[in-house]
Amino acid sequence: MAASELISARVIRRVSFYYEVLLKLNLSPDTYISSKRIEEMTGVSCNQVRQDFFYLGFAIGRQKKGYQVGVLLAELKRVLSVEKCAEVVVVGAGRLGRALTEYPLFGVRNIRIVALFDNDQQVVGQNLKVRDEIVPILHVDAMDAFLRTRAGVNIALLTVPESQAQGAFDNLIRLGIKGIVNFAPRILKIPKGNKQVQLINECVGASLYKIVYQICRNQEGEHRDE
Amino acid sequence: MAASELISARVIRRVSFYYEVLLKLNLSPDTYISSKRIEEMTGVSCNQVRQDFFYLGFAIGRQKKGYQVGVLLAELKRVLSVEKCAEVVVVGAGRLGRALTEYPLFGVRNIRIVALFDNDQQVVGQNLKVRDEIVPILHVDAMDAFLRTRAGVNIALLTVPESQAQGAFDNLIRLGIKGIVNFAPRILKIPKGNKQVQLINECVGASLYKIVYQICRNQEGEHRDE
DNA sequence: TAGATTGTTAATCGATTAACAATC
DNA sequence: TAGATTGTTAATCGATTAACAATC
Repeated sequence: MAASELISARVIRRVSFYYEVLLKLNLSPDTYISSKRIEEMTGVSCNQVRQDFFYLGFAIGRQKKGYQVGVLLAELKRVLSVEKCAEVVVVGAGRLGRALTEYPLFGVRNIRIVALFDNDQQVVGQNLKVRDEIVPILHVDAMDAFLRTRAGVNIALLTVPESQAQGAFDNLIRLGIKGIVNFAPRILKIPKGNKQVQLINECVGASLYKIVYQICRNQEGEHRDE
Repeated sequence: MAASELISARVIRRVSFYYEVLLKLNLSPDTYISSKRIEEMTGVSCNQVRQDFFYLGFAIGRQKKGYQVGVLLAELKRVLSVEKCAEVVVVGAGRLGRALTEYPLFGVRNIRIVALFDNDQQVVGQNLKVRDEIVPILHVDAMDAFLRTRAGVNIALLTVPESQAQGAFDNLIRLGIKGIVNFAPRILKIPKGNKQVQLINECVGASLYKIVYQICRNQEGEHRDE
């Protein structure tokens, strides 16, 4: 894999799986784990696992034994750039915003929520406690100043109500945020010509829609496996 | 498309996009909308849009005009099975569980959260108000009885802390739930041989991981478009 | 008419699966 | 050795994109 090549979202997601499952297993770094065993743990086929490792240029396996846990974790870590802490802000301190702030796997991945922003005076000034750190809820008007003192922060999670989504989004772009994950129930679009900003419209309900669809269909037609 | 054939998750997701965007536009049912215009609204290419409609057997377009909004909405609705209300329970009445309960697009899709369950006596007995409906928080021990009186409920959202995920999951399977979306930060697996239950392990952080990865990479290497 | 837009097919692209020689 | 498991290539599968005749 060329160094400058972007890994696809699919691969990233599987690598996350491997990494988190492996961490959770908490095996001694000098034990070995086979692709078959990784399949059992993650549900990703052993062929896919080996293909991924090959594609990522790992070449750290040993026939008959598998992959040394410590070495494998280091490689996965490198791919995910976990060593470097990624600092992120949350815009919208409602239930979803707070839930995300507390999401435990962000810690594992060295992602740190450094502040929440809201325009509701009722919540501004509160603090959230996340893994021994205090995360403040600030007023949106203070975001400009905040970001200027924290040049490393260039990613935002957007969790405002639908009615405020567009405005908050425009504001984030204006402030120079580079990456936005939009959890608001509205599809946002980057203004044409702007190549600086990355946007993902997250669909909280996508999985549920899929399940609902499958269950409904199965009830109508005859039952079939798989 | 054969009636018994399952539509892929990709298609379902795009169809959701079309449906929600179209609803939001709130056009008169007898106006027409072109695939090109749908591309502008959703970001899905007009080729993809037409391909989807073709695959789904719509055949409702008219050259030079496009698709009649009322007819198109009806077709999308049919595909998504939105006419029939899907009743769902939420297990875990924390921030994420409550945020999902209030998620506005579930209403659009005719998905109804009928109850939350928790084992914390502090929250049991509370009610959430969602779009004029009262949604109760009940004790997990009451779930068995609740589900027996509500045969139509066979889907659950799992939003408990990691430590309780496996237990709550096993319980849901025991109670005969057919579809589970797991938001807990642990990968769950359906016991081998069980073909009745559908499970999706939702990864709340997936999009953020992707953004973090892309932004980091872009900072390291030279800047490239796309 | 001329231009726009559909339905549909074919080409391309990318991702997954299968296979197997190498070898510990 | 024999069995297990890797790295790697080739085959398959599915999804997206491109193209274009049909036609309103």
